[in-house]
Amino acid sequence: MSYMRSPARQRQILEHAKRVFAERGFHAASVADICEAAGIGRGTLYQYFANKQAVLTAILRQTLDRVRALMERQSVVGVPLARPEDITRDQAIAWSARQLRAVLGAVFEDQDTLRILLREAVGLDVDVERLLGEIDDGLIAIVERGLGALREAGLVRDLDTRVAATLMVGGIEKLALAALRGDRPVDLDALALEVARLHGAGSLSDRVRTTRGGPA
Amino acid sequence: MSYMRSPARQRQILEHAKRVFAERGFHAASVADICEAAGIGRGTLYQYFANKQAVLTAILRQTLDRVRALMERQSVVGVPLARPEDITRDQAIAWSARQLRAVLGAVFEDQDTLRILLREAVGLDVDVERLLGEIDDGLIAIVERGLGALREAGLVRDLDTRVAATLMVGGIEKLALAALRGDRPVDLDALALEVARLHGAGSLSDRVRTTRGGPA
Amino acid sequence: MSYMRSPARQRQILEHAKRVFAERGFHAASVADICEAAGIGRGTLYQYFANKQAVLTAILRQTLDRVRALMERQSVVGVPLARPEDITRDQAIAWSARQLRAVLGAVFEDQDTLRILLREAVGLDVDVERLLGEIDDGLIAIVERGLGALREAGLVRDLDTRVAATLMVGGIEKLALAALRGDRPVDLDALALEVARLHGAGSLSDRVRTTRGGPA
Amino acid sequence: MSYMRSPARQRQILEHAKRVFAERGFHAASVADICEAAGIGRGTLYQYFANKQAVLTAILRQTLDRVRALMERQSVVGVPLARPEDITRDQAIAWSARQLRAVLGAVFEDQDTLRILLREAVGLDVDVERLLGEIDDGLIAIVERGLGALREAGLVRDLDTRVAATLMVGGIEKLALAALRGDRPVDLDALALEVARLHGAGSLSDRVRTTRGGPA
DNA sequence: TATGAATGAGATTTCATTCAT
DNA sequence: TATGAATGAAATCTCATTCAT
Repeated sequence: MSYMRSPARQRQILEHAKRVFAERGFHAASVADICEAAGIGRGTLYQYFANKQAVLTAILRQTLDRVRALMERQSVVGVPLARPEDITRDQAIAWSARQLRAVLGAVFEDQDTLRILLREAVGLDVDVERLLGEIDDGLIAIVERGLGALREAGLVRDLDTRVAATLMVGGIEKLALAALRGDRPVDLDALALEVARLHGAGSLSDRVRTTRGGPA
Repeated sequence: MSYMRSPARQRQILEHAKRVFAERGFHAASVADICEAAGIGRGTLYQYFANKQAVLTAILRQTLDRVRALMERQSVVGVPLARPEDITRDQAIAWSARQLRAVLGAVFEDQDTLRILLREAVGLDVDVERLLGEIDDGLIAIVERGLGALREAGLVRDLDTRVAATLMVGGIEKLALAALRGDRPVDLDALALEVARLHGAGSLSDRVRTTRGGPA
Repeated sequence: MSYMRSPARQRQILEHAKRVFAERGFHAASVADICEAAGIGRGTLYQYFANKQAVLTAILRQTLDRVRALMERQSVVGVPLARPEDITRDQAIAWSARQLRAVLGAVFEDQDTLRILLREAVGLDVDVERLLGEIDDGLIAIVERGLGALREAGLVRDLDTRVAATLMVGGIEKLALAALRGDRPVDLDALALEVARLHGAGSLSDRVRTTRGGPA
Repeated sequence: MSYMRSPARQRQILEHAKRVFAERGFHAASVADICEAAGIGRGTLYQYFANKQAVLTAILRQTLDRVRALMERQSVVGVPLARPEDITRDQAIAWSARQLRAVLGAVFEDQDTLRILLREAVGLDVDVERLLGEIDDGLIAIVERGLGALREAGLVRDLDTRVAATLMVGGIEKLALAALRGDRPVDLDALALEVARLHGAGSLSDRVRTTRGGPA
């Protein structure tokens, strides 16, 4: 037996539970697994969490908190101030990538969280789904706000920022998922840059005429 | 109760199971639920499927088959033959959207399949994951091939088609998921067009200089 | 494994559960104990009863049904029709004892039921308490009605029949309980006669004057 | 938290435990409930009692002690000394009621004790049962002794005093229980009088002939 | 072939009790 | 002495799967 202050023990349990959930998935992971991993008795977990799902919920809430915190901070983050004409595509894309990178870092703090968010917590129940939805909403809102700022600065054309942001976040997650499937660690920097470039510049060749009748 | 030739009954069970899985999720749905929905005894299901998971697997395999079939057909689908200079952005985007739409139709045949693929089957176990992975791979491969063809035709610039395709598919799914969360039916046509436009044209304003030193 | 028609199996489980509850008490008896006694798997019990308490409830309801049935039958049972002056105390007491005996037989069908009603089911929870209360009420109502009939016939003096009946039932149960404590089987015939005699004739000596000033 | 001399604290715990047991019942009441009510830590209870049941046992023992004490005192309590012929029924009944009242007061000191004795402690385990049995025996013995004295004085006819006493105590308890079920507070004075009257005078009408052939 | 009664492994959860502080 | 964090035995209950009919 080892005595521990309440908050520390709670954190300890969460840390181990995160790993176990990521490895085995929510259903396959038993409370016994978590407790064994944490080196505590089975009853101890129930002093800190009402039930198994509450543990998962707490993990997700941590992530949601990080997202919310980022939303606060982001509001003060500046946007390139130069006139559009003085900024190159690459510069705009780099700025966008840096922003995306910050978002990704906040959410997918570690590979375990990544796995849980994208795989193990999906389709569980309404409470969990609501949390996942809120996290997604937060993520998308941050990206959307970034796009909005760029649009205001004239760097981004007139488009539905909500849809565009959703598209970016979804794309990122799919790339991350593909990486997880291959059991490769996920390189968030590369991911962010890739996405920023594709979404920024588009995929069409410059040779394609923007409008009927004239060259691009 | 009612006698039915084997393959027909199997299909019947799958149809009902699909609905039940979509409504309740894999874990929450019990074998009893499925059998009741299909109007058969509990033991009967086991005449056609080894176990509960095999039912899900069969559903996913159906989808995978549709994807594979699409890959076959797609190989003969033509690409705009005109020179890039003779094609407008909008035309290219429309063509891309049509292609995406075909892909979406094949996979997300109905809302139930959509729900199962995106939510209820995620994170279950290695077998299921492998299937989901193969479906994703198929989808991405189709989109990628489309991009490749466009690139060959000079309509799309030089880019990592695999990554771009993954990004598109992921984005689409996220949009679909968002719609599912809101319990709205998903409009695949609108989705396809939106994605094609954003990915084709990019989000940057035309005023942003393509390269340092010269106007766009 | 042995297959059995639903109602038969239900009865079988109840029979064994009754014995186990009587022997060990509700809390000390585990579902496993009951199932082992009945020679069935643990899950089987839950096909017939929602939970452990429902088993007890069913046992009590059986008893309540017997009491209710007795109430129906009793309504047609006759009362000695002779004028009070033509009936001896002993005759009235004997009639009363026969009536009590019928009541006791209905409720305390067997020693197990007796034990459960008086000891193992007391103080469990509101549902169970309500049932016990209803059984008690039924018992008392029957005895009360008997007293009422005797009073109408002029054989019993004017008194609060409800209180008197409660007193009789309580007294009987205490005697039965005392017998149970001594692990003696309970002789319901002797009990009934004893109670009828004491309650009928009272305990005071005939030498005590009925009213101040005159001889008894 | 607060330091207290051992016996005082023990009494304090018992007082709160009594209330908690009466309210929730022995099983439903947790050690945590008791400790919270008593305003002490969970471990502290175990400094004074070996385990949860020992707390209940102590409560019952207190009651048993009161019963035993009453038995001592009662031995010197006098019986009406006048000749039977000089005493009216009502006087004898009043004396009997006073005696019963004293007994009831001793045992059912308060509503909590009443509840515990009649409901929450029944059917728990052999130790507790033995105590309940001893309390009952004590109660019955006191009443029995009273009856014996009255019989010696010629006020009560020749009867099995043990059975008669058991009957009275049982009847009283059932009346009390009925009152508890209705959540009415129990009026011990009324109870005692009712029982003394019914048991003293009997329920048969005076018009019923005591013996065949002659008037009562 | 179809059925659904029977099964039991295994999961979650409670709570009286212990013991480090 | 007082505390309350830690414990783990043991209980209930679920449900996918089997198999007698």
